[in-house]
Amino acid sequence: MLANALQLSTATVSKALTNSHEISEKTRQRVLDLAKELNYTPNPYASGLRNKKSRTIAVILPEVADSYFAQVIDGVEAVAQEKGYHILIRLTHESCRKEEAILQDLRGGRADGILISVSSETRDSSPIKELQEKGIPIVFFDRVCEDIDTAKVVTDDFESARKATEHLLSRGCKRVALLFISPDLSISHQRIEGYKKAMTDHQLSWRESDIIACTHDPVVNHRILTGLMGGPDAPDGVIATVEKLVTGIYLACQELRVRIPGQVKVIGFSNLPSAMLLNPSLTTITQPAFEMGKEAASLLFRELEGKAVRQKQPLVIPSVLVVRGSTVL
Amino acid sequence: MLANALQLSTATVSKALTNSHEISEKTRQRVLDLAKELNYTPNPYASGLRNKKSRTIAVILPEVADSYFAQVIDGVEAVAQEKGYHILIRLTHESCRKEEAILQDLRGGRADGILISVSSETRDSSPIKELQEKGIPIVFFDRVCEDIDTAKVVTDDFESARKATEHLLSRGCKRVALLFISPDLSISHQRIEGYKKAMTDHQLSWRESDIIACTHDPVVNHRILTGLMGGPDAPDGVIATVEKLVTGIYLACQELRVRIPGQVKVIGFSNLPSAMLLNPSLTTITQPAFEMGKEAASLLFRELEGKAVRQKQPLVIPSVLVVRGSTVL
DNA sequence: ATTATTTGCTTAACCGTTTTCGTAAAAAGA
DNA sequence: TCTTTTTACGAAAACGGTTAAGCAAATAAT
Repeated sequence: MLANALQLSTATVSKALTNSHEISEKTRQRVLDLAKELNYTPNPYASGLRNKKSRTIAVILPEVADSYFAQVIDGVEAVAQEKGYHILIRLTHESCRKEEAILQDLRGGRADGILISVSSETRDSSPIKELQEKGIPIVFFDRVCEDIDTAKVVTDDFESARKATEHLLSRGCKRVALLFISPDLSISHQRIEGYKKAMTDHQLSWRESDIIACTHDPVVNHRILTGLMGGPDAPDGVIATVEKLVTGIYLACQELRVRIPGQVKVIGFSNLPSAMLLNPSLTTITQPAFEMGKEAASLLFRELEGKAVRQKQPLVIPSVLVVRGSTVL
Repeated sequence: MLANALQLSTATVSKALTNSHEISEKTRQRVLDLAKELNYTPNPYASGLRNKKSRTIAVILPEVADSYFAQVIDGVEAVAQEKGYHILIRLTHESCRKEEAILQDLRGGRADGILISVSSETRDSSPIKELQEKGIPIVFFDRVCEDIDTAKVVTDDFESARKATEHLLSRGCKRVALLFISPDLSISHQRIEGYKKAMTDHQLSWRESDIIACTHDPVVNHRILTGLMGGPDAPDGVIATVEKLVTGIYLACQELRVRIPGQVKVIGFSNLPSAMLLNPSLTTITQPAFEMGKEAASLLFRELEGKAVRQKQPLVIPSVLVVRGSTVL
């Protein structure tokens, strides 16, 4: 490296590059000049090894080809970049086996901290807990494990679902179906409860059969949804609590020639920028994805910097209901 | 670590974990058992430091909240995961200054190889060249630097644009406008040339003013596009060569009450899953984003594994024209 | 029985930094 | 002038692994 080119010790070079006061201005310049000339960059792993820091955070997500998660990454990156950290993207593809493998890998110290939105299969939170006990800060976002005591960033799932249902009912819907995917996720529970609340508030009884579990497979979903909308007592209102179900319900209606919003009104939990361009434009519950990413990252850095003022409650950032054509005539 | 817990040397432990033949079956089991029990994972940076490998590749992209790039990441991840590599996501936000900073950072050996789609501002390829000269394999995808001799994965931009134009003309369009963003990118040139080819093939002369440079700012684009569609001689066909311009043209038409496809037919280069749900559904040139990511990563690993059979020509994976409602009555 | 080989482990060097400590030379104080 | 302090640097250890080389004991060959 630079050291012997300049007839200096590596110690001196290292100190010169970090602007240590121990080094004379003259040699410091010499080092800096040559460093610039040779385009020298210190090996981050060597330095990381020495001071036990990787300056890297891992972001564990179910998938990336989803506009919610993509926007979250954007938010995380904004903060990480400012802090001089790097982000490692790890995808679980909704598999808890992969998730565990990823967490296991992370035990080695590859990342200083972890942001995670758990897979829909995840029931056992112990692998996460173990990492936490190892001293690695973890922040959950969106899909959290309720039994782990750490920082969390979520949106107001209960209230969003309640508002969505409320909106449909106020628009004249008599029977509202709720589509969801992952029965084990707390966000699903929250949303289901919000739905129930709105229904009972309107003196309407909800049927268990109107709370419909869908899958990650579009083909299966298509069967479920055409069954739902083609049946004799199809709902006149549908809430898709996950983005990927929006496509499904729209296609099913299109196919069955069920008019939106005439015969059925639809609300989607969605961050699609194209929601306003859909046919008809989609009324959405839009999650503050970018902000959630930023806040989650900020909380993580607060812990990494030692100033962890852990509040007991998760940080809740509200979603907004954007009314569009799919719920108004 | 495990070594002194087992009264063994670290060397023995290391070899046991890597299944070296030098270690007896008995002690190997002892090590493996304790490793499992303690959930031991070797520090990747320490080992990386020793064998000068990070088992990490960097993916440099302009942005991530774009369905094309999100799908590319998916493809890259599929390959990287199989090879036991990790992926570092770095966003340039279309700024060449940021891009240079990222490349500079990567000189330190943080990643063994690089996948890059250059920012729209990038004109000077020397920072990339320097990394390459340092021995770090680089693979371009989509937005390439033509003057750098390395593996590249692109789609058939010329042909796609030609086909798109051809399609509009065959549908009766007399005046087709081409919207693009980054004048300096080779993909823009290719697409513009393909457009010109189709026009001259139909004995139509294209006007320079129909090849319209847009920006990254939606507000500015909105002004440009309402100007275009609201003017006295608005085109009867529009090709949006980048996804983010699709929203712009749809909104402009919606606002000006210009009917699609009645008054103007629209084709978008887009990977939006919701293209079929737009109002009207969008005829697209869809890029094989996932495959491009996979192929680019595969090429990179081929180089990393030393079996670099560099073909002179970029790998071209064709896009497909999907005809939908925005170009047919 | 003696030598050669194999087996199974340890010692030590190494990767590229950072950091502590030591120490000359220079500057300051007595 | 002699001691003390400061300045500016180098030597060496450390980070946590990997790997080449060395070495004793067990096994095989002669």
